[in-house]
Amino acid sequence: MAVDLFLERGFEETTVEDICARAEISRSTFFRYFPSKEDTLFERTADTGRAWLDALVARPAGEQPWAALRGSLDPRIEQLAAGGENVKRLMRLIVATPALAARHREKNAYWQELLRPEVARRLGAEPGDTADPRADAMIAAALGCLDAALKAWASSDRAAELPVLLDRAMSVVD
Amino acid sequence: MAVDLFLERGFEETTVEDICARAEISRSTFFRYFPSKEDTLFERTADTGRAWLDALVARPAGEQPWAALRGSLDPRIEQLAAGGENVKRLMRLIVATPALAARHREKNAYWQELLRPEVARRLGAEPGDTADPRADAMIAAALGCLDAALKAWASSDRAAELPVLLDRAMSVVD
DNA sequence: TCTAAAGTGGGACTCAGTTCCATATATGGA
DNA sequence: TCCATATATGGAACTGAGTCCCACTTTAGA
Repeated sequence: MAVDLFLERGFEETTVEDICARAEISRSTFFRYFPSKEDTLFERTADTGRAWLDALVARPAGEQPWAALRGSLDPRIEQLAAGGENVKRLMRLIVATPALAARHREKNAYWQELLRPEVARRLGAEPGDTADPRADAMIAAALGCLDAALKAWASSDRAAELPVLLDRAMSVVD
Repeated sequence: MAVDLFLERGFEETTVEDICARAEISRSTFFRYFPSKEDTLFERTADTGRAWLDALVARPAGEQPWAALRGSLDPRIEQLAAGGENVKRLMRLIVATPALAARHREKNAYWQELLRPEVARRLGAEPGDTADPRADAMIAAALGCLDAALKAWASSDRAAELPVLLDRAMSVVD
């Protein structure tokens, strides 16, 4: 819906009123459904985050934390890869649009908070120890690798498959 | 100047007009000097990025890329640590304010672009190969570690010193 | 002292997002 | 079937950030 407009004319060039016109709803109704224009593209953030956390919790207890994170990302990148060219187009739009890139990073920050307790546990950190940067660091690193892999995947015609790119990205730092 | 107002009443609660009133300038003049309200706090982004890049370029040629990045961050964390309590307060404001946190991450994204060529070179990547995610991944990981260390440093009264925290953060992933 | 350029301010404008209130449309019970 | 009560929708006015354009003033250089 709104995505089509964004891809046609660009995100900044599309006003909320344009979206409302196409969807045949009022501005009031729009802002009842979406907290902001950006959020039309980031609806499933919470669900996806929870699914990722579930996947991480399900990893073997003895597995190294970094390997567990890598493993927990398999469902996510499969889901993205299944989206094919549509997901790539969306990715490129996000990368090219400052406001959307910002919202994307905010999503990552949210996921970081969500995963922190489980990663901290796997690292053997004191629960609630705000002075221990390790869990945050490891999740942020993993997210950085994921984003780097996604960007390479989306912005290159002849890029490798997503799992290969993610392995390449994550191996550089381990 | 504007920082004081933000620390007093909060960022969202301070309007550009408030800042103009205190600085005794007009809105026009304000927006001639700062592209946005957020940017009153992120003036030296380009300079700091360039200094970081210089520090990285100055690292020994044979050094491992990850170690070179760690070493190149020494001047930066020294500078931040020298700021002491003022920097911590600012850090906490940024972390607690979504719009400022977003601007902070945007700064990181800018630095990532700035460092990419040099890191790619040190990784032996093909110049301009957008399908190689390694440089982006490594820089994003380093920035994630830096932010985790900064957050731990700023938000805990009895936190260790910044270099120790950064080492702890970066070692978790290497 | 004159002149050009740079700095400053005023004011109108667009658009996102908020708030409050009025109206319509379901839904469930008597 | 009818009524009462949510719940969804729309309208309208408002705030605040950011843009644009034009007028005025200050500064600097010849």
